[in-house]
Amino acid sequence: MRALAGKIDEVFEFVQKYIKENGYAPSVREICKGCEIKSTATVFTYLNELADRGLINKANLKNRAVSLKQNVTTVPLIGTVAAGQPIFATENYEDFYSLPSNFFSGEDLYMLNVHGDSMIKIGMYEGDKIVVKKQETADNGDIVVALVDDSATVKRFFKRDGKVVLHPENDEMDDFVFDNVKIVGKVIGLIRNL
Amino acid sequence: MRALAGKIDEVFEFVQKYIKENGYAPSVREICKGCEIKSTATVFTYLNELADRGLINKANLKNRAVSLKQNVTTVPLIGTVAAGQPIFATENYEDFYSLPSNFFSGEDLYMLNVHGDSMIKIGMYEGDKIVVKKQETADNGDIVVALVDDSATVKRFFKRDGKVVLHPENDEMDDFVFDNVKIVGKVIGLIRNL
DNA sequence: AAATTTAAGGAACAAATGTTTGCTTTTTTC
DNA sequence: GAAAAAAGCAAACATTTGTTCCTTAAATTT
Repeated sequence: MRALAGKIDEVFEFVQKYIKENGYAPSVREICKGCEIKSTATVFTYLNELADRGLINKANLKNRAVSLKQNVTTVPLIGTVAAGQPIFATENYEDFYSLPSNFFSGEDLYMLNVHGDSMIKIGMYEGDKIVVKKQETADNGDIVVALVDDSATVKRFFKRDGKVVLHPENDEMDDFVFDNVKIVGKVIGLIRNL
Repeated sequence: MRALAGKIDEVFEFVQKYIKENGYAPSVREICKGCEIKSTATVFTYLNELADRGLINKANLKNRAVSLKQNVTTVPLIGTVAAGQPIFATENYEDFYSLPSNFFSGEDLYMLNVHGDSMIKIGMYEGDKIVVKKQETADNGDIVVALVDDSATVKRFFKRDGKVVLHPENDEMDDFVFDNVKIVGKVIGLIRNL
């Protein structure tokens, strides 16, 4: 029997290609045909092994229940926040974007539109969208989203002399100093389209 | 019979949620349970209608062969280009990213790492990744990727007096003027993670 | 070269699942 | 309010499909 070492890899690639093309997984018998394997039992074994290796997900006793490891995370864009409403209310979800998870990882991400030019020195421009990780604390130097007067503002965060300093990255603007400020996230990325 | 107008929408949402959570589509009977519908025939009808409306894809006679309309495009990141090699050789593909297609649409996209600070005035920083649409021509003012000395460079494009001007967005740098330059793409977006 | 292990195949089984048909209930129309 | 249309249900049917068991062939070991 030809232990063509790459046979199982061929199955893996076939599954990937099939799912990409069709949006759903191939059946065991379709894999047989696609990879010229004679027995469904063989493919069945391969699929379980691929699942063991962590290359695919597979549910038992369900048809076509094979899926690839997710490489996207779906993230809501939070639009204009209605006054007095909690910022994360689903009513504020303006749209959803599927971001590459090999780029933006972690739980509880959201996106915001950039308004104004207060962070222009680090390349955040009006119309850009920023990717934010939901958290209520921050370290010195982090770019954070803070809630000031019921609206979300993006600044660099410092804690100094017991006060919170929100520092715009714009030489023409001054620091904002507060006794206390509600942090709602840390900026971890930026997306722009031209 | 309660023609709860939203019933079919409920099915649609259930399918979306199920696929997102499991990576594969629900069976007709699972939809029955999830949406409290008594008959598989009802769900069957709904699914066909959703497919007719173009909201889902559905294959006949195949199990769990329902899929959502794609909202991501897979884009290769082109890494360091080997000398003398065509830039788009698959050997240069360093990684793949799934970008949201409601953001970056079109055929033949690729990504590049940003090197240097020649475009710093428009917020392109070292380490950023740019999204590029493959094309060999450009309009005045476009940000383009051009091939100079076998390596890809990003500049603003102008055609002036029959010459091609590649303009860095950096006050400390001068324009590059060429008789002819090979354009390999137009920059349509940017992604950064901090 | 025989014995053992490993990989693949064949065939049948049982479960899961899409689909059809006819009936019932609700809604709409006249 | 009766008739017609639409929507939903129930049950059965027919595939599709995952899974198992056992056999066969190849590779490896002894």
